[in-house]
Amino acid sequence: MEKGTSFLFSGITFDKKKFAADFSRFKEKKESDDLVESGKSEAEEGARPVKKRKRKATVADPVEGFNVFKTSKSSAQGIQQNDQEKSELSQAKKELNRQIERDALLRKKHKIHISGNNVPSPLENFSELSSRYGCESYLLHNLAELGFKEPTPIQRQAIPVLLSGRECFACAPTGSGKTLAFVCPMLMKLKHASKDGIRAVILCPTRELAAQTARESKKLAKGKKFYIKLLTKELLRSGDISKLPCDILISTPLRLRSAIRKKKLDLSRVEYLVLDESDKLFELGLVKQIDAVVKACSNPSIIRSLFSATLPDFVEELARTIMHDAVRVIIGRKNSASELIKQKLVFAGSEEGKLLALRQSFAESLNPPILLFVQSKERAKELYTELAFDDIRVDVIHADLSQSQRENAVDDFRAGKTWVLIATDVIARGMDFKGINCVINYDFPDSPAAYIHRIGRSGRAGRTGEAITIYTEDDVPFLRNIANVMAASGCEVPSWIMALPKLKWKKHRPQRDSISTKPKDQKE
DNA sequence: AAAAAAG
Repeated sequence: MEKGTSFLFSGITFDKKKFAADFSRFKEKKESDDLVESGKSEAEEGARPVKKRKRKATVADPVEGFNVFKTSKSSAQGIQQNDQEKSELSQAKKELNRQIERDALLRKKHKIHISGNNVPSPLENFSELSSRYGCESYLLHNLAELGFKEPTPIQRQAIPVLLSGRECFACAPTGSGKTLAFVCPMLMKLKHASKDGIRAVILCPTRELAAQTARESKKLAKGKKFYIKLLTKELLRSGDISKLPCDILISTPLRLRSAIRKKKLDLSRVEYLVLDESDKLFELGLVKQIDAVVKACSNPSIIRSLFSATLPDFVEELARTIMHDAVRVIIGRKNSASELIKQKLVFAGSEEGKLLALRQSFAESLNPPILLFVQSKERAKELYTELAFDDIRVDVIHADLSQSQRENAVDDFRAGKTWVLIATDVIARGMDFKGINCVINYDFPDSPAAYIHRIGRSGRAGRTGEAITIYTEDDVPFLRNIANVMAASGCEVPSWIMALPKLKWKKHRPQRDSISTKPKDQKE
């Protein structure tokens, strides 16, 4: 949390300095205002005097909010001067309220929960992109071509929010189309390629996810000459990349920060910054890197957005301090698993028991592709050597492998060459493998969030999936947390598990015996 | 407490 605070304060310091002039001007203006916010927030508002701040104000009185929060152009009209204007205003109020009702209905239907000032209406369909926002035909064509027929709930709400130039934090289930929800408005807002430098940045926690996001973005931009670049080692080596045309840059945080430090690129013109898997990016160790990137994106009118399937409160709190008048979009229940996944718990007494159970279940029925998660790189290697002798096409991926080995592992799994992919949490988030039939948690996940992301590799884009979580005696204290997630997404959980005492956090993860069929002489 | 993230 201390690291988080540093992020928070550095962001604020930056804002205050940068917008000192605006800040003092704005401060005078709202001397008599009813604001009860801290100085930090004032600094932010100073940066954007046209935008309103208090969320609750709109919730309580949307119509008043509408007028007050309008942009500077219309703020003069907001002042009631004569009767005619008053009646026009009441007409507008009525129409606005009707619209608000329609929006509420659509949101209810798709389990879209929002908070924030003056949130734009959700999309009824993709063609509204052109009627409401003048979307170009290439994009609509690509959407159709790629098989996107109906917008998913997160797309319905997050796309209009971002198109309205609003910042956004979004929480929607795994496999529900978050990437499209931020790439689509990004392409629309950027309009066309330019050589003015980097205009949009997408940060992802792993290289695999960054590569996937780059590929998806390119598919969506097909037919339009956007420069979409993945920040790779090769690209960094290729000399002066600051002059390379780049509309959208996709990177992992550390690599981007090191490029910034070496003055290899300039982020001062970045208009859009997306933090994908934001809760992961806000984790200790990564948050400092994010901080550096956020600071380097010094364009005052930048639009930042956060996306994830899990959004802990502390991340929201942290995010709120750096975001301006952000809209919060939650689909379904916050921090919940996809309801398309059939989740099961399997008890295996010991490490040997696990391996035995796995072999037996593979012998009974093998329904690839299967993704198998273990706790550590070491255990991934062990299990791989153990299974490599079996008659199964098995592969392994973890961060100790070379980049090309990692790429091959992903590609082979995508191509169906690998039946069972053994993995650490390196591919637990965001990775979109088409039609994974089964996710096996060979080792118990670290946290409910890790669980949600791991099993979320299956059950994507409306397909169903299966998730099996193996547990041992050592895992029992943490079983309740996972069982809660299961129960919340409609899976059956034995009552004895639900009766287990609640556990707030783990102090120690279980020390596991090494994976082996051989009699364990190394034990004790 | 591990994994990931630079070279």
